[in-house]
Amino acid sequence: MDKSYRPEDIEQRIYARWEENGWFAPQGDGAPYCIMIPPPNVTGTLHMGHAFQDTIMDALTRYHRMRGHRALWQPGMDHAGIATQMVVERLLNAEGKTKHDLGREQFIERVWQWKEESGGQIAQQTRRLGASVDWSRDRFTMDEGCSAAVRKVFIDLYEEGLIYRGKRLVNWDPVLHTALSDLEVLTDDEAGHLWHFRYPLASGDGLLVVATTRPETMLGDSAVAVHPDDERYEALVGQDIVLPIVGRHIPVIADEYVDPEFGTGCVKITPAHDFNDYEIGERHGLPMYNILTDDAALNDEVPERYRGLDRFVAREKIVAEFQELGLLERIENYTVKIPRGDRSHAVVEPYLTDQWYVKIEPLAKPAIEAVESGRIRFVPENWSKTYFEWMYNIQDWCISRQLWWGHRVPAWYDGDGNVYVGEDEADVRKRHGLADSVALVQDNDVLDTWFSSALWPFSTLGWPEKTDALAEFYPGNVLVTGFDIIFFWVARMIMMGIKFMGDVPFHEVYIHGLIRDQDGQKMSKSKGNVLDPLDLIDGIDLEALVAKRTAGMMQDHLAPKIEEATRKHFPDGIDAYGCDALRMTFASLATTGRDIRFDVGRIEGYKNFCNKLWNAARYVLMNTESIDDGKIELSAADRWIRARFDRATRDMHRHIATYRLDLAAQAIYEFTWHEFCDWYLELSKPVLQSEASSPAQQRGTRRTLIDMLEAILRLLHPLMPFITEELWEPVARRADIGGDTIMLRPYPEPDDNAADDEAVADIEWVRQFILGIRQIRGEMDISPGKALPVKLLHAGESDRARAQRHALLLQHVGRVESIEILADDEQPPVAATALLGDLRLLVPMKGLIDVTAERERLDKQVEKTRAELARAHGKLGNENFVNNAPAAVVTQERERVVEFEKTLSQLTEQLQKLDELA
RNA sequence: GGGCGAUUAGCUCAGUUGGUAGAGCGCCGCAUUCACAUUGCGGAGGUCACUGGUUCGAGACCGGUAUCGCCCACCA
Repeated sequence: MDKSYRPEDIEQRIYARWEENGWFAPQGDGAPYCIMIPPPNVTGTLHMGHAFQDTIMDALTRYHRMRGHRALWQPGMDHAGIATQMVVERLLNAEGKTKHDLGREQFIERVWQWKEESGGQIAQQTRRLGASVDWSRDRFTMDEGCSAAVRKVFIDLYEEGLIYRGKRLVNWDPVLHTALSDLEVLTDDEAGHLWHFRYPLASGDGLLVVATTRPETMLGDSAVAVHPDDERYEALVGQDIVLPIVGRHIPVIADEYVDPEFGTGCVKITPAHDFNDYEIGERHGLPMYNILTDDAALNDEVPERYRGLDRFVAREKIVAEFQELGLLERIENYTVKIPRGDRSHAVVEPYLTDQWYVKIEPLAKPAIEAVESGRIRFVPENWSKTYFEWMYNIQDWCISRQLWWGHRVPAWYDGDGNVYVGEDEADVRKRHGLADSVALVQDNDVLDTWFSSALWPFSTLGWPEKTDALAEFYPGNVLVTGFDIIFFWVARMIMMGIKFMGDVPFHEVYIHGLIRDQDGQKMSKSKGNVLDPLDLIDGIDLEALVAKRTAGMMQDHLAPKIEEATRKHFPDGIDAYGCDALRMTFASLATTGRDIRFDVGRIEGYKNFCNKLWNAARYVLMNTESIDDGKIELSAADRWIRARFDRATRDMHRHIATYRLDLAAQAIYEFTWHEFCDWYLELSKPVLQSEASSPAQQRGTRRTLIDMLEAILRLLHPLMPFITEELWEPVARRADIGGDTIMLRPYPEPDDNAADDEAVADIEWVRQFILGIRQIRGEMDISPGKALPVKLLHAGESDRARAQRHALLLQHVGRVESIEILADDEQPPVAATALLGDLRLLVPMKGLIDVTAERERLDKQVEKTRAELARAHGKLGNENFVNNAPAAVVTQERERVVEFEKTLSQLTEQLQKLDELA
């Protein structure tokens, strides 16, 4: 074995072996356990969030697989309609072409090509993360099966009246030329203006002042509204306004929607370009003037001089014209909520179009009930509030998109505009008895990506076929995802699952936090603060990192800033930490919080942990070469570490069951390093090296070393799959354990016989003894190598027995030269002191000890003890405490007082000794 | 406007049903023939944001304040 842990030598080789052997597929005949991967966007690359999420899912999957479950982690990717189409369009643009040059069919062909390339890259990245997904079941939301599921769901919902087509206002993205769902529109505060316009009354008797943030929409006004109870305008309701520039006569109407307190209390109504105005228009039967084109330029509905102008150009022109007409009252600076498309970032316009909708309320009701009843549980529980809040106020879902890449709406139109829904044209003709002579044209729209994602928990398992996989793995056990897609995805899966499978798609939803950079900023390409998980695994030098972060920027001017920040944060680039260290880091970050700051400093500690484990294994293997089947005698230390291991095992089960991988990582780290390595391995050395220990004792220790290490590897495997596999092979051989791979060995289970109070108490005493000596050594600056004579004062019977029984350990691990037991009435020498209960450990000073330093040290302890004592006295002096606190707490407090007093008197006595000397 | 979350050591974070405030990193000191310097040993470092309350007892429970963050929402 190499002296150092080198992840690059082992990880890919091991993964290939796992995969070739088909070990990721469900094994054995245990109960099923299933997790569906949230399918990553096929044209993206895996980012830190994916790696974090994959770590969690893989840990859960491996854990359950080792516990004998038929574990399925279902892999796959999402076609990500808009995002993918944008990427490919950009590639085309770089070639100087547009998608229209290719035409729909060829363009889609082109996207498929790109999908193959990009998707393969993601699959490779997934492998590098150690993900034990069942590749044999890999799926894609646009593959034949998923597409069949989409068509079936669409047709069924349509026939049930839950999908309908309607002309109404939608969020229109004028850059992408498509409708968006409410969720795809992000509203932000932006600095803007509020323009106050004068609208003259047709009677010639004055005017009304209206305010708007979008002046150009006045061209589509069809009324001015006031509040019905607003006395100022009571007389005007029913009169007409002459709409400036347009010349149209429009009525003054009364509607409760108007807030009389805001502005002038008069609102211009543009039903075709504002969601509120649309509703008012419906209520009052107002005409709707659509004044925009698909590009958000003005159409032929407006006066000629405005036709064809971009909306923002028109805005300036309108304002100028009002100014000229003397109808501009004033301009106010104003913070405006600007709706933008989440992909294009273009300002979205409310726009009147024909779209397909899902009538959502009938689907939402049982989905709400599923969470209320506990059939689905959010972890942390708090997220159910977010879910409910959205579900209670849910709006119909616009599912059609005017794109080319995606599931084409399975609807056909005849020449008269009648719509027919079916599997394909032939199916439509059959269903509706349409002769071949009737020309049919398929709807041009595709479906929202999330429509197919919503079916993921069952479409991947073969639905609508009745497959064995479906019977076995639906519903899944847990969904692991981020809170950012609770609405987009989680809620919709629940609705569709209940609707089409008659059952929830999973029983638990584990919501993890979002990975941010070291400053808490969201990682994004434009900020240049993205970390590639593979760079943390393989390492990357500074120049390459800078180049990577500044390449392909949409906004070139940001590059220098990004370069500077990168050079500051990573002056030496990024070291290669290996996958296991990265995974341990992710696990340790998996707290209940919503934001996770990824600080590269943290991963280094876990690489060291890997190295520690590696070297512990070297030590164990070196010392178990001669293991045989002879008689075995277990020492207190052997029994102690076995008991401690059981404790760690129980912790792991508990923490994994509650999705606290941070606590699980901490527990196993603490045990492996600070109990197994720091103490047990050290305690094993004297036994193996001393002539005094019997062959049976040595066998007991060798046996324990190899047994414990083998078990620790299994305990660690779900979090650190590679190093544990690499080490397990020689360890298992040495331990004479069969099996081809650690990933299919049983996970350690709690052992009711493992508790061993006697051994634990003994070793605890040994540890305290040694810690006491070390403290004297450390604070006196005595070399750790120097063996010290120790005298024991006030040694009780058990102290004497333990000192004798564990003399070997104290000598070697504590570097104690000799132990002498003083009689109680014996005059102790001037010495440095450590206390172990009633027992006083004395290290005679004779040239070793600095008197001043020792006095300072003891003073510090006295001070601490006094403070504790005072606090305890205070409590016990309080009648209320004594009367009301549980008896056990009071007793404990009394015991502490006794303890402190004893300690104090011993310390005082020792200090007097020092004074005498001075 | 409504909802949610955060505030604990220099930094990043734990803190289980209220009962002696913890870890990692960083910092200071000692140590290198020993599985591991990717190490070992010792140490320093906290008014638990503030404020009232409940309680014998509050980092934890309740009310309020401040600061920061997120989500939802139709005030032109």
